[in-house]
Amino acid sequence: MSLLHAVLGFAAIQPMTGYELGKAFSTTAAHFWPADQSQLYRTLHRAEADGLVDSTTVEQASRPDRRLYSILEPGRAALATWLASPLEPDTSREPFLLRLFFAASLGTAGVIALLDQRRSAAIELLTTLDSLAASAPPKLSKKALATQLQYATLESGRAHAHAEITWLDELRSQLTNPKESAQ
Amino acid sequence: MSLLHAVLGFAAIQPMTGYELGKAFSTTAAHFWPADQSQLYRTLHRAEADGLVDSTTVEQASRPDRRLYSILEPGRAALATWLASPLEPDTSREPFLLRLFFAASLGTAGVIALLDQRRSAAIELLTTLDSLAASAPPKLSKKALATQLQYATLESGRAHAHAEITWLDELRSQLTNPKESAQ
DNA sequence: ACGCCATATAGGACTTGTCCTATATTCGGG
DNA sequence: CCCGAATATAGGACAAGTCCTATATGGCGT
Repeated sequence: MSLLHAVLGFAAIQPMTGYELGKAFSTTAAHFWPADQSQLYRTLHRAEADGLVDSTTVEQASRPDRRLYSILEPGRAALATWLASPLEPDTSREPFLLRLFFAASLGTAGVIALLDQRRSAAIELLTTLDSLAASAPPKLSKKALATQLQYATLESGRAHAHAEITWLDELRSQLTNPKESAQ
Repeated sequence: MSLLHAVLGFAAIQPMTGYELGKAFSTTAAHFWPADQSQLYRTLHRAEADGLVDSTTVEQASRPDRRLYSILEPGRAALATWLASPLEPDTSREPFLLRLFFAASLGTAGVIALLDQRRSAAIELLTTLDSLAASAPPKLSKKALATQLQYATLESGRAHAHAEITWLDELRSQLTNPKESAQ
């Protein structure tokens, strides 16, 4: 349901085409909301059918025509309603934890290898987020608050990556010298 | 795809019915892998059709019959393959971050209210995890390593909840006294 | 010269998960 | 005495997302 709201959120900043929307996602929101290209276009079609946005075709020579989507009042209203609605409880899935949960048959050494894999991935994510933050942040909006919030989502990713690494390291040392497990 | 692996993981510890599987999920894995009851049974059917498990019907007087599922060799093999496969990159969705990203139109006060809502939810999650950890942990397995890993998934949840709270508090104070935003 | 990438949109097939309902019985609370 | 919860399994309808392919052209590298 939320891809629609994201689409409305972007369109509320300025009219965009599906292609630009895809770019916007991948450069600013990919780390917390990956958007499939097909799903994006379908969502745009549906939003238009529902009267939340409308589109104008911009003809181009030697390039496929662009469809520029603009948000309509019902779209703005839907966006505002979503922003004001109570937060739904988190039900995210964590494939890594699932794997760890059942990893006992790998033995201690195997589990440690798993933790190390995960640690590398977390480090990689950290550097990705750092470079995203360092590179000229694409200014989606002129509003200072919007820019601040955009940056905050990056900070969130970094905070969680750090927490993940710390947790991994603690677990690893717990498994490496199992003295304290015997309580 | 992974619910299947979770089912195999549980069935590898001991033969279980769909109902018991549901209980096992909700008491030990719900915080990182919610399992819908319907989906569970469907997954069991499919696993049996694929020859990964088999079932025997246990007749009961005055209760619906139970179908006890046992893992077969191909199931164990599939589980082992999954455990040994390379970690796929994380592509989890974070509805809260999406919302925050587009929340500028709420104004500073509105955003702070959003952060406070989120903070309460994180605190609540923490206490839930604490009580889960405190309550006699259902021993799924006799293996010490398995118990340790089961506990570690709870620790992970706590670590991330703490990180979330810290991040929220920092963001909140940044929004409250905006001196350092003017760099 | 050839292939790949960027631009731009779109549909089909499929998987996974969610929500709701159905069925049947027993036990405990108010 | 009635209502709901626990035990136990299952199907239908639907929503959302993933992956692959199609279409069309211009530019860049090798």
